[in-house]
Amino acid sequence: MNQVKEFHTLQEKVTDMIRESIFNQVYKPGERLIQDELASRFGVSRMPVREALRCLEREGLVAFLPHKGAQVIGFRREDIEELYYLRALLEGITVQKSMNFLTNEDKSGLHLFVKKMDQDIENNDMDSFISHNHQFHMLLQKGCDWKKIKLLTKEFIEGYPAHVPSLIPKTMFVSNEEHKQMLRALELKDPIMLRQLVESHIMRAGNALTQVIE
Amino acid sequence: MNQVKEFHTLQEKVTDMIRESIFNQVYKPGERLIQDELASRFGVSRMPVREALRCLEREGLVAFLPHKGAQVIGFRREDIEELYYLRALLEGITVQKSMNFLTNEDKSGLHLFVKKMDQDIENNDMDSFISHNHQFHMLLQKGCDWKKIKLLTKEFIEGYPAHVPSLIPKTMFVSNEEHKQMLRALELKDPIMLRQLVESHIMRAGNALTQVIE
DNA sequence: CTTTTTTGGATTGTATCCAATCCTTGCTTG
DNA sequence: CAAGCAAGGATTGGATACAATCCAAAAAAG
Repeated sequence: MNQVKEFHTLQEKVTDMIRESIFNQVYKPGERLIQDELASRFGVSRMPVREALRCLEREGLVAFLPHKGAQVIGFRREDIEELYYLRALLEGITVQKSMNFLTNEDKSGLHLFVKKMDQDIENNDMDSFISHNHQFHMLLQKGCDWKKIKLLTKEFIEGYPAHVPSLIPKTMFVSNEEHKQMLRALELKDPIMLRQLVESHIMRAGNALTQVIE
Repeated sequence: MNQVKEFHTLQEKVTDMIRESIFNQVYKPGERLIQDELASRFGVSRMPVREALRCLEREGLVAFLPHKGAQVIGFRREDIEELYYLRALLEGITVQKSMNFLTNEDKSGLHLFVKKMDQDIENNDMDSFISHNHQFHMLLQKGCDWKKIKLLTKEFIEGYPAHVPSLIPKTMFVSNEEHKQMLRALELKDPIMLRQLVESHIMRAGNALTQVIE
């Protein structure tokens, strides 16, 4: 089903594992990440761990203090609000620019992902839904030729909030109905409408999340 | 004059030196960065070099390919357009949110920087102008409590385009006049006006740059 | 008893060494 | 002569070893 992730270097694998550990609250915000501990936990030396931490620093998940190492960044309520606002803004722009350059193949791919997400909802398979949701959003912005903004939205899509475990089934359903509206905007060839749909889609998800967080 | 930069780790020093080398076209876009070469050039081992390259990857200056190392990223004309558009958008939002939380001390600091830039123009001291310009823009968004967006705009402000050597004296003058308008918006306590000024300020700079680049 | 100093352990930062990978060049073979 | 294959060098990725730094707790001084 989900293709097994293929890593080219150990460092990428370690990056993924640490990221997952942070998402799963194994390491809590504010906690110091001891390189030796991580290294022995994952059965590698400290070197790939260090580079992995640098990558996570770039993703905004940890912070480096000189001679004190890496610390897990904490997320407050307003941080979530900020992230979703920014994501809505940037992803909106991206899909608007992307739309007219999507091939028929891309479009059928989008339909396919929506269908798969419907199945995920039936099976109540959250992990699969999250994965398909990512792929849907990534594909939707494929046609945009601006590199930096795509990198940023990718960061947002794959970043922290998407993994919090409070994405209840109801949210999944609403979410996918909105995806279907986007497909309609796609057929109507209306980039402005698509942009607005994406923006409100993300803002709604953000608001739902902040409400659950309390 | 310019306070000497204080580095806590070798890696930070190396990061700075490589970044400078890229800005000064010692390493040109597309060129591969050989770790051994960099290490011996700067008189350190490969280890801090590797971490430095990771930091530069985060800044978007180089790209890593597995088992092929780091490559200098090239900038096309439309990349510059994208960067300035995004910077205008994000920095506009940031200063709008920041304005009402600036202290009197901050404000006098802003006036001071504008004065210093006037002097820089007289002395035709481009490097000093660039530095003061950075400090002005950073201070102007100090009051904003959104972390991620501030990190992004900081990246944009200190990133590639600001260092291209084509910032002609005339541009410096226009630029600082616009800074003075921003100070006026500050006195009028008009965040919307400030935001629009910042947006058009950055877009103008971007357009000037792309025109010179041909 | 409080404050300062020192000292040792824990942890990060850097160097050196070894292994894995890739790319080029030259050889072999059809 | 061309195409494919193999071997070697170049370069990156990872492991181990050592040095620098920080922090806290214990010892010494007031």
